[in-house]
Amino acid sequence: MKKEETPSLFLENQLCFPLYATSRLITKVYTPYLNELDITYPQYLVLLALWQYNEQSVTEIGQRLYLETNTLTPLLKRLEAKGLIRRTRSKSDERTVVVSLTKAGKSMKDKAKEIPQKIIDSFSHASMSEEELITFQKTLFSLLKTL
Amino acid sequence: MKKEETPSLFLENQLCFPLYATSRLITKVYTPYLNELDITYPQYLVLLALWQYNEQSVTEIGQRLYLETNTLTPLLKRLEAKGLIRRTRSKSDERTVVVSLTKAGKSMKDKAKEIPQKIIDSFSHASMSEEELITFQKTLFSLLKTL
DNA sequence: TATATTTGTATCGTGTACGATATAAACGGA
DNA sequence: TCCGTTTATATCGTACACGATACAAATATA
Repeated sequence: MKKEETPSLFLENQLCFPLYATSRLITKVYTPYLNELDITYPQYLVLLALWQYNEQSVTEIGQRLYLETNTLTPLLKRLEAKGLIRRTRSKSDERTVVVSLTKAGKSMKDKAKEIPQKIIDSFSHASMSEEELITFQKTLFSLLKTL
Repeated sequence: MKKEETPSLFLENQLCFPLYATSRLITKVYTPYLNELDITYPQYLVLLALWQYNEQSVTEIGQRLYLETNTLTPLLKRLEAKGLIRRTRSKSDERTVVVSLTKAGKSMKDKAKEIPQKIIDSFSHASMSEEELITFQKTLFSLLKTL
């Protein structure tokens, strides 16, 4: 009696599993650097959006990062509690909350700008060429657009 | 006065951000199919490991999926509550909890094996060739190994 | 064979994710 | 202008992730 096999369900044939695991492991690579700034990984992403595009609404941040407001609201409150951002109701539209950087939030950018190179360096130890990383990044962005 | 720019911190130049977002969005592609089985995405991954390798300890599952026991313990208890798995202390080593599939857990495999093709189909609508997906998957696994 | 160390799970606290729902402000006709 | 609909946030409940810690069983070592 042949043993039943279902290759389509093997872990090494999945797309979901390596994507999920890689995402979590890369987050761990960032963690020590983010700990120095006393922020989390999703908080770092929100700050990236604010450093790049300046003040914007909760929904705009959500559209850039593909996050819902029910995730962002508590996250933004924590960033506000840390003194890195301000949340103010728009005068022209009372429904909208405008998120802007405080002086502390702006100055954190100087410390943060060292991080990307540190991440790339940590990959160079890992037999992963920069070119390979860029191809990979492009595939990710094209996937993102089609999703 | 030139406006200050820091391209290294632009969202479109990050690796972390598209990886993180793609991972979450792909999870959402799976969700409707997993809802039919009344399981979550991480629960599905645990079942994949069990369908492929049969009974194994909590730590073994964690090593395959890159998850810690503090994540797995409550997740496994939920799978046990659904009647899909059993958790039994090993007789030879009382510290070890052996996880095995119940009849219901085994039979769910038949329903689940349709899922991978459904996922691939949903990508074919998205201008993403199967070949492109395979290259992407290979990069993910090589990243996983080096991390 | 006592004792120190390691190993396998589990518990706790904090911070996301996200579906479902709530709520108030803004808007769009009839 | 009144009212139904849409929009922008926020709240709630459930389920991960994960660092720190706890704890008992197993193992190593003096």
